[in-house]
Amino acid sequence: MGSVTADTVVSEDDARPMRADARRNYDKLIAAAREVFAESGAAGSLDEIAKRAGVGAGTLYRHFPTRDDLIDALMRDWTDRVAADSEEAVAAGLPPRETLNNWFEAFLGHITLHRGAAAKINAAMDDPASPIYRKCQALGTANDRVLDYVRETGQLREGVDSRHVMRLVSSIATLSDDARIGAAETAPMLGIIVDGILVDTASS
Amino acid sequence: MGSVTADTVVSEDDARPMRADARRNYDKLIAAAREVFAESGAAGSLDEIAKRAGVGAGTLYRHFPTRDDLIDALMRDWTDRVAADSEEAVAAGLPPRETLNNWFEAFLGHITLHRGAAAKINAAMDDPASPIYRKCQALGTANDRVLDYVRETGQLREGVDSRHVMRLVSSIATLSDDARIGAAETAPMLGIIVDGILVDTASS
DNA sequence: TGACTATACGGAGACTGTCTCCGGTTAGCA
DNA sequence: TGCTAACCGGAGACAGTCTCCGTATAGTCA
Repeated sequence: MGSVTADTVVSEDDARPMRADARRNYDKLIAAAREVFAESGAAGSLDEIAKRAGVGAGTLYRHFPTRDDLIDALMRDWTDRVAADSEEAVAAGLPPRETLNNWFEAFLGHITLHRGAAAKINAAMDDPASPIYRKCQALGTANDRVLDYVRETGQLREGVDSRHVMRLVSSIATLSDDARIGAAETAPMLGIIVDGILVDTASS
Repeated sequence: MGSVTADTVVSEDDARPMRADARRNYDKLIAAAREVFAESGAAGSLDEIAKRAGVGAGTLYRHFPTRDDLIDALMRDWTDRVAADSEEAVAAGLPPRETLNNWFEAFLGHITLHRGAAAKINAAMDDPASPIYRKCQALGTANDRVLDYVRETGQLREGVDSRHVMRLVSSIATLSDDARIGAAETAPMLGIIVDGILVDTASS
């Protein structure tokens, strides 16, 4: 894995200034976590991350009380990218079927950050206490945007709920990295969902 | 959980007679595993199972080298029940939509034996080395049966593959027990899949 | 019935991972 | 320069997995 754009991760909303040494360690931990998660998936050893960052385990757990807090920190700019992709899918002005295909493909890409990430995001979707919960809401908003676009074309099937669609695609993502399945297998599955979402007039 | 029909689990294909003490411990382990898995899901502690069965850890690991071997043993009559349900769904002679709804519901029930079982089965689907692999094939056969029935009615959408349908339903099952979602949420998701599978003539 | 041996038993303990606690250190400020 | 709140680190408690090997015994044969 190449250098992963050492973004200095400015604290997001709680603007309490961090002591210099704390910030230094925070950044080292983020970098190490990127490495370890990329290698071993989202279940990688936390102690290993601490070791690789050159800090003690205590330091890691102080900064990130739970594994989800760490993953959350790794996803800083993730919501922006997700939103951008959904806007792009809509702006392209393509027919519903193509739009959905493009969007779902992007969706799959985002949700499979590392091995195990999809399952993590999926689980956080219904757990407001999870640090990742907000990311899921962003994903939901993005998905709504695309489905609203499709609805305007009049080709969205009656009664289709964005939330269920999101869940379906997420669970395909989870399956795909649990079972090491590639796009060759997921594409037809997404196809079934697209057919389940769109009315059949002018089905290609 | 009531007494779970203390089936004496006659060894399946390898008919080598088991020593009496070994059989005794085998049965105790199965019973203990049923208990522990029911309480803690498929990730329950193996040592706890051994302890509860009143045997050493070594005994457990000799009988069941991996966790999957144990789960496999717990699923002895599972394939029969799955096959029976698929035959029933077909024999009822209902319209495709109802048939699929009934079958998928049964499918979901079978695959969620305990918490975590769905994920386990899902993962085994592509791992011929797993002891659970054969069970997955049985599930596939049953699903084929139902889809063939639907195909005969002429309402199966062109290009729909039984395998992908099975994967979709399985991943909904995994999601449903990962995220503690009930039928109220899974039903609409299954609905989307049914719509994606059937052609729209005479859609209800 | 009394050996004999293949088979099975069990639990100590090595190993891995999570997470906490607290004595020691240091950045930032007056 | 000195003070203190904030931070550091790693030993170690805890939990789970899995193996190894000395001990026990079921089943058999004379």
